[in-house]
Order: sequence, then structure tokens, then C-alpha cells
Amino acid sequence: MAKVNVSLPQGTRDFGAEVVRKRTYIFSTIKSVFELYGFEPLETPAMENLDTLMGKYGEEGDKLIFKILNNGLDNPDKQQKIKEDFEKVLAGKNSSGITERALKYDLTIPFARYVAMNHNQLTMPFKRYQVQPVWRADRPQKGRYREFYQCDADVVGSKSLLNEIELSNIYATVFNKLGVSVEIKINSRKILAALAEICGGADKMVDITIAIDKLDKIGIEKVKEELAQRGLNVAQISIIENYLNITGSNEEKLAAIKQLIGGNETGAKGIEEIETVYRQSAINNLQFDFTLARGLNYYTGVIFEVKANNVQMGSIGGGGRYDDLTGLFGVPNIPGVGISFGVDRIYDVMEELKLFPAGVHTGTKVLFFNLGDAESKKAFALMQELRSKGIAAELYHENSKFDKQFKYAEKKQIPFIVIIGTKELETNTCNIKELATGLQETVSFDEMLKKFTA
RNA sequence: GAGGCUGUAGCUCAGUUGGUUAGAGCAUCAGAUUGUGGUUCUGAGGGUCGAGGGUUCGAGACCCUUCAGCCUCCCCA
Repeated sequence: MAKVNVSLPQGTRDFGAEVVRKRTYIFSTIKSVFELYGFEPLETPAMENLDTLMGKYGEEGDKLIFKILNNGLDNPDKQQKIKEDFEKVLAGKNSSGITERALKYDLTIPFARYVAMNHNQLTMPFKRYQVQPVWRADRPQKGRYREFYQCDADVVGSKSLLNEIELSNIYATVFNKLGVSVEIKINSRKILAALAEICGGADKMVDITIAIDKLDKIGIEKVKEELAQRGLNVAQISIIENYLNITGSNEEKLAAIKQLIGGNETGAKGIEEIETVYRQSAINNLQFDFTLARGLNYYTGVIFEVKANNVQMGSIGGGGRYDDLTGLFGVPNIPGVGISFGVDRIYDVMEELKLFPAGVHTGTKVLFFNLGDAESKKAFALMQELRSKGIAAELYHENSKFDKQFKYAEKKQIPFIVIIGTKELETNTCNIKELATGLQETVSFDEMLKKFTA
């Protein structure tokens, strides 16, 4: 056999039939819930102008955007200009002479761009869902790919907390339908902002959130060290320690957080937000997590993150409220809130925990054996009748030994075979055999058609 | 961007301090079996040992370089 010498770009994958079917199962589960809640589909291009994406995801995010090289760089007439532009790139800057487009990094920013461009035509509040691949130039590892799918649902044009409540319910419903046990974590950026205000000023918010986000990884002592390094004094660190020590049930956490930062106006608002969502969504796996920060720097209110139980895997969903996302594109005062599902990670979790139902496989239902010209002609006609009624059927491609035809059916997990040979042709009957049980019955052609279309 | 582990048949892997012609299981194909599969038996095909260089009488093994995959940190879905 010839040695194939081709490969896939790092972090990308091909999906075979079985995997595609399982993925489709996840996609359609999520989409059906989105539709149930009144969201409408949207698709945007794989690429955006680089300007649209840059600066929206923080410093780290910018580095992970896949940029597309401009065409025509070998044009001799422009050589001098291109060399100058490339010098800028070498200096770590962007140059539209070298690259001016990029693959999209998430679905939220392209959506904000779409809303900014079309807000005059959209009925507000506008609820859209979007299921598309995104690309990140990250180092691949477990649960991390360079091309992966996100399923987003966002509402813009409404400040109502009802949206947060509905989105929490979408999370709960989807993971319940998929049979994945999860914790839906919720926090508010306002609570984090209030903590920062109390501890020495709003400008410290980023420093504080970066440090406390690491609590479960490095422990309280290391977090305190890091806070000290970032310039916080003993009294301030002490407040943060009290903040991080809040544990227990949601009710207990609520009481404690109110006592700690409820006196701060921003804090009180944030607490009210998460309390409202908690009380009205009535989801039992919704949990307050005051260490939840989330990196994307456009969030302003409630933030979500979904973590799968019983498995080592990063977050499988995340989202939150952003009060001025379209403001980045010159259209202010359109608030929004959204959530995202990470399909590839959900797939990995479901595969690891063996949560895919057996019924996910939906291939050919009936295989007609090919036992000669006259026989297969009849089989072909019957097969087409089945297909016209929506039953997936195949006729074996040539008159081979039974052995081969049986094995083909097994490999493709076709549950039924229909045998029409010389004897059957004479009597206008056929044999239906169910492969799983080995049971076989001889029936008329009409009965066979009825059996499969019933 | 920093670090660790692994690359041998389509897949999972053996391969002794460096020593004859690199093996096994599974899978594939053929036959036993031209109208009843899964089991069994027999046989066959399939390898630039990731790539390049070096040490050596001799390298799958040791050294260097490089590529790829997996994993960890950072960050995220």
C-alpha cells in the first residue's frame, strides 16, 4: 500500500460517520431548546475584518486570533511598501498591508458587529442563536482544539433579568436532555467591582479577579501572596480573604456576601441580580461562585460558567451580560446577554461518561440482498418504494456470496435484510431477517413494505 | 509563549547491556463455504522502525537536530 504523506493542521480533526451522528445529536438537542425559547438562527462569515476582532478579547485573546495573509504580497510593484509593512509585523504590530482579515474567534463579537450594522431593522429585543465553528491559535491539549464549534444564544435590546433567568433555564434544560450532570455557576461582575472598590479602587479589579480566579488551583495562601505582589495592603487582602471564605449553601453564601459588600451600591445591585436569577429560575444545580471572573473583558453584569461533574474537563459553557457591546462598533445603548455551549467538550464529556444513547445511530434500515439480475431488479423496485416512504434502504451492489452481503450489513449496523432469490421471485414472497435476533420470516412483498413503513 | 511524555504494520503495542532476515494481537483480503452472517480453521498482503544527520565493524535501541501527537502551566469552550 502506498504510504500516504498528508496530515491535518494542528488541532483540527476529521469526523467519521459515527462521530458526526453523535455530534448532530448534541447540535439538534441544543438547537431545539433554543427554538423552544424563541431564538432565531443566524450565521456569519468564517472570517471578519481584523479590526472587528482585535482588542475585544484582552491581550491574550489578540494573540490567539488566526490572521489571514493578504493575497498579492508577491506583487513586484508593491515590494517596497510590503517590506515596510512587514517590518511593522516584526515589531509586533498589525499591518493592513500584510493582513486585514482573520478567522472568527467566537460568536459573540461577530454577532455584536451584525447587530451594530442592522439594529434599525431588528425587532428588539432580538433573540438569536448561532451554531458555527470558531478558531483559536491555542496550543491543543485535552478538550482544547484549534477549530471547534460554539452554540450561542444571545438577547440584545433588553436589560430585563428575565433574559438571564431564561438563559439559565436553557442551560439546565439542554444538559438535562443530554443526560450530562453539571453545575451552573453564576456570579456578577458588579460583585467583583464592589470588592475592588472596597479594596482600594476600581482600577484594582483586574488584578483582584485574576488572583482570586486561581483559588481552587493554587489555594488561599498563594492567592494572598499574589495579591500582595499586585500591590494590595494587609487590610485589603484580609477583606478578600473573608470574601473567598464564603462557603455553604446558596442561602448561606447570599447572607454572607450581603454582609460583606451589601453596603456598597454596586455590590448590592450585583447581589440582587444573582439572587433574582437564583430564586426565579428554580434550577437546583445553579450555584453562586464568587470566585468566577471570566476573562472576556466586555462582561458587565451576571456571568455564567458550566462545569461538568465527574470528569476532568474545562468549562463546557460560559456567558454573561454585556451592557455596551455594540458600542465598540459605534452603536451605543444596546444591552445584551448571552450564553455559549462548547460542543466539542460536551462531546468529549459524553464520550468519557458513555452518555450517548444507543439510538443515536440512524443509518440504513434495510439491506436488500443481491442474488442475480432478475432478483435484484425486483429488489430495486421494492427498495425505491421503501425510500419513497422515508425508509433508508440499500441494495447490495453486486451478486456476491451471502457471506459478504451479511458482513456488509453487520459493518453498517443495518438492522434488517431482505432476501429475494429465485424461489421467492416465483412465489412473490421475500425473507425478512432481523440480524440482531436471527429471526426470519417469509412474507409477501406488500406485507414486507407494510412492516417497514408501519 | 514555558515545560514534560511519546513516535515500530491500518489500530493497540512487544522488541533483552547495541548483534543474523523487526514480531504479536486485532483489523483487511482470500479459501474451507455458489441460498443464510457473527464462531472456528488455513493462508496471504501489509514496515523508508516519524524525518535528517552523527557515533559504531554493526543502530529500532545511543547522541544531536527537526517534525508530529498527547499532556501540564497560562488562558479558555
